[in-house]
Amino acid sequence: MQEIRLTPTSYIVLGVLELAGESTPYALKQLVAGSVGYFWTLQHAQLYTEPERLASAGYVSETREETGRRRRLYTITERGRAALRQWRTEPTSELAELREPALLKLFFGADPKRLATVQAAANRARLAEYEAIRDSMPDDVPPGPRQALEMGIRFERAAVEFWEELAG
Amino acid sequence: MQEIRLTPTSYIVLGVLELAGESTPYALKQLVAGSVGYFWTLQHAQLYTEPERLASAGYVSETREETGRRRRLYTITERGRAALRQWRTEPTSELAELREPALLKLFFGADPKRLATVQAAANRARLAEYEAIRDSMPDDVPPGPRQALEMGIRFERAAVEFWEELAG
DNA sequence: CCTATCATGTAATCCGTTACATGATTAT
DNA sequence: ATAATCATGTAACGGATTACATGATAGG
Repeated sequence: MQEIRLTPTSYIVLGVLELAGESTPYALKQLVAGSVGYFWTLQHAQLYTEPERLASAGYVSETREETGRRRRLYTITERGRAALRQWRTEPTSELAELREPALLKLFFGADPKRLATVQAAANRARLAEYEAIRDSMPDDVPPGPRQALEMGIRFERAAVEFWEELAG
Repeated sequence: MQEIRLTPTSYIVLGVLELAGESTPYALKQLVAGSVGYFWTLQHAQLYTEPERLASAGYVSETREETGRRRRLYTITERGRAALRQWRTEPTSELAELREPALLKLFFGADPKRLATVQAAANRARLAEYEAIRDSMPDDVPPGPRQALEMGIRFERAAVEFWEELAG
């Protein structure tokens, strides 16, 4: 049994596995893309390597399909659930960093108008997407994703406002 | 002469070197911490390794102090300036990701109140810090950093609002 | 003088990205 | 049938983080 460090990626995989039950990496990929992936993207390769990492330390268990392609199937273990609970319980005071490439360029002297036009458009598109998701969200979606989406919307609104002002 | 890929870290180092002129890694560290570091933090080790990387590809030049500690001194080269100009010129449509640990926890079912109380406080503190910086900013600070800070303030306001509402 | 703290650097590890590759399914 | 796309995986590389370590300087 390996010792591994749990990263945000780890918790995403654990969280999705808890919600969805036994899943293949590809299923994880789909699930992430349609939910938490909106504000925290993962490379598809990570959905193959991370479950393996987690399995090596007992946070998930791995089985293979008996027939056909013998794809890998992962399930969260009690150890995994415990880690997830623990992580969920302790609040963090860590703050987001605004790691936006456009903001870096702005900081170092890029032409604000040009930059802002493109960014305003991109952020407007993203905002529209978020609002569409919110407006067609089934009633049984739990509050967590709902609230996270709300934060995304607020952020996009602020961004659109900012860049539009800069674009003049 | 190596071929290297330029990352955001690279542009931060180049950008700071352009502004500050010949600098030691430690000076870079100080400069970054007091400016762009507010929304894009770097590990101090990167301020040692990244200039070296950049030097290996001719974007900066390295000399050593003649006396005493023989510290390394880096200067941006014409090649470095060109790369920076190029990067500044092309707008990007890349969008920020809201990679906030607290938001992940919220998404996966953490207790909103507990989380929100801590986050609201942390974001309020950061907001106050930003506003203090803005209010005491010398007149000769160029528009780039000024505007980036403004975006930071907007974002923090949205965050404070969001978490305060959640905290109830 | 002694001890914190500031300053300076290196090495190892590891996660995340990128690139490569091939098997299955669907559409034309 | 064939091309295109979806699905599934592996390997290599490299940048970022972490840990380690030592030299200078200032404060007590």
